Amino acid sequence: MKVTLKDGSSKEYASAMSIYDIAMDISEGLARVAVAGEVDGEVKDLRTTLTTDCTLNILTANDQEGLRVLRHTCSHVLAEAVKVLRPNAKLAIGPAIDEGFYYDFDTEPFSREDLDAIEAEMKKIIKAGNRLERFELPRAEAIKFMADREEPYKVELIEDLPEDAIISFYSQGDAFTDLCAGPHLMNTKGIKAFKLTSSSMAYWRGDSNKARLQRIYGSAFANKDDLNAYLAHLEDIKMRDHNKLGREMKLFLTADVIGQGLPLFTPKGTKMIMKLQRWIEDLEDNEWGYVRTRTPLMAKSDLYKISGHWDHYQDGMFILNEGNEDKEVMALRPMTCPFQYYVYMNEQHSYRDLPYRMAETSTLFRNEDSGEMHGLTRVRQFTITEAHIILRPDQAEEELTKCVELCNYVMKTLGIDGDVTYRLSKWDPNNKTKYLGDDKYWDETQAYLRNVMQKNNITFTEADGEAAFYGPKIDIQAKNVYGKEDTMVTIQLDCAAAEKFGMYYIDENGEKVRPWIIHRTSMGCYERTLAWLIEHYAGKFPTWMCAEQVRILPISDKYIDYANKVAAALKKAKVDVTVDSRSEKIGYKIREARLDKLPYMLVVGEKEEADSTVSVRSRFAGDEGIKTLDEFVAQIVEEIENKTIREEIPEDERK
RNA sequence: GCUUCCGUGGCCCAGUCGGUAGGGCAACUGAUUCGUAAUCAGUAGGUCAGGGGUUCGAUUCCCCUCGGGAGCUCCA
Repeated sequence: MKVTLKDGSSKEYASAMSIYDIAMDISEGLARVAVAGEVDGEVKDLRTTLTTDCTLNILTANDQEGLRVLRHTCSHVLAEAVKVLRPNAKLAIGPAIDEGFYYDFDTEPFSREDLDAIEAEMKKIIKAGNRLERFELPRAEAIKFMADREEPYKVELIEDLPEDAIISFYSQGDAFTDLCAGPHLMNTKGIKAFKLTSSSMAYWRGDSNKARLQRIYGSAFANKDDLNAYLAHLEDIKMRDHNKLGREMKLFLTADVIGQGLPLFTPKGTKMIMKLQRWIEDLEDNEWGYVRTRTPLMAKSDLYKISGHWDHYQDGMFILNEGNEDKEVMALRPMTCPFQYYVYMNEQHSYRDLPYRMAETSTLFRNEDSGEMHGLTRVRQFTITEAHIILRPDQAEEELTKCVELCNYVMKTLGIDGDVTYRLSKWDPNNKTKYLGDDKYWDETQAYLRNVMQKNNITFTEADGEAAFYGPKIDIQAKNVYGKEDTMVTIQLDCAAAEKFGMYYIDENGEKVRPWIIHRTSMGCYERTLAWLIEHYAGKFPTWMCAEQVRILPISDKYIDYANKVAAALKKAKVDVTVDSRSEKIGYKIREARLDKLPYMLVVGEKEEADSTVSVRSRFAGDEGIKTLDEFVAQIVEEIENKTIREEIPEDERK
């Protein structure tokens, strides 16, 4: 038997060998860290015996695949521990996930104390060092096996498999056996570092009509250092969480009596948003050829009946005057589209006038379910940089490309271009009633967007069931600190709306023709964008978007007049500046300014006043020395105008 | 909307086995006039999320509502 290794080398073995023995053979001691083997691309248990020629990749806990095997085994140890402490708990499923593993149980909720007790029990099991043994049963016997053990969820899982299936199990010692295809570590002793991180509720098979289970999350690593680094990472995440940091930094707040998903922005948060808004509006209007509209925040239900929202999206709208026969039923707008269509239809358009690009900084209302709201990323009222582009079909490719370019430019300027991924969001072919249009419409429009992305060399994934009900989307997705993905920017192609609303343009033959429509955002909504900026920068924003860019710190009251003079010079240059005129020591003022994550502090005292200079201290580099006032003004004005993202020198590398 | 945990001054938290609350930071006032991450002293601030119930008495126990976290479901 010839075994080819990943590095291309190969070795002949006279008789059948287990992966474990081969691992021992190739490199003495490797088996101590080997957790599984990848045989011809398929991950196998270490004990698997190889009999024929194959390629073999020994996986260790340092490999991504190997780590999954380790974590998967850890989830089985978790299951055993729970069965020890709660013999009546019923087992559901326990897979490895991206950053760890979980296991679902039908039992009472777990408290943190319960998790600690379970961890202790797991340690005992690991220390006992039970071997994991694989065995197989025919389907009928497998069902009986789990029925005898009173594990209804396992029985259900096996019943879903074909009649002739051979079912695989793993036992770990005598005490515990679980339904599992594997692979696993050979021995529970291989788990060197793990932690149960949280518990929560989950539905059996993710179905809210089915049983409510208790899920325990945990993670496992090759060694304690990796685990500690992961736990430190979790702490760092908490520090960046926009919902915590944004409130701490006094950018926004919520009030119980105002309601869920309705954030209030403070002067500081508002100033940041206004900087983003003024930038994007100027950009669109001046450089990208948009006209701007202002349209109502509500409309009669008739409008939404034409647009299709009344039939497809009624649950998501705030409806007014419902049940009041004396008054007309209205709804707050969940989107701007039809409002701008009427602006377009206000006059006749020639084919020469297209594309007609209408932009609006638009406040929208969406009646999200109460459990969906989160910080600034899922809210009931938000303001979005929206546009609708009315165009001829022959212009679509070029215009879609322009939209992608604008979004790229915006992401890059915000400094978050590295955080995003592209997705082609398609309809759900198995649930067509949710959508307008037929197979042909969706096949064509989806192919169209796919083609545009391919031609622009964009790497993207495709997802079913993520489209708007009226058309497919190019979505630019970003993950929050917890790894949860949300749509940042969306570019949608809609070839159906024009027909419904009776929109047309006059072509070169004088005929009325239906235009196509692109719905697009350039930055997404300000609430969500601010959330991402907070998390991306951990509150240390680039200077241009900071609400307070410079704080002047007079050494004592004697220099307040000079501080005000410096402030006036900066204000004249449109820099957001304040003076800390409190009778505090300079060290105290610096400490506070640093806690406020300010980009620049200017210390002024006797020397500075005498020479018309400022002593510059920045968040980026610490002490930047003495500069003349003119010099500093020129420097910061340039930084703000160019929207420079200055790199921060780590504290310990500063002079 | 579902399950679960949670809600004590602006923030972080302590406390009450039922007898209406305390600390640190912040704020305010005074003194200090200071050279690169915390000067000293004093003052004020809480119907213990809101409502109802049990009780002689509730912030503490029970119920409902509102709000927050986690996880589902959802997401134009």
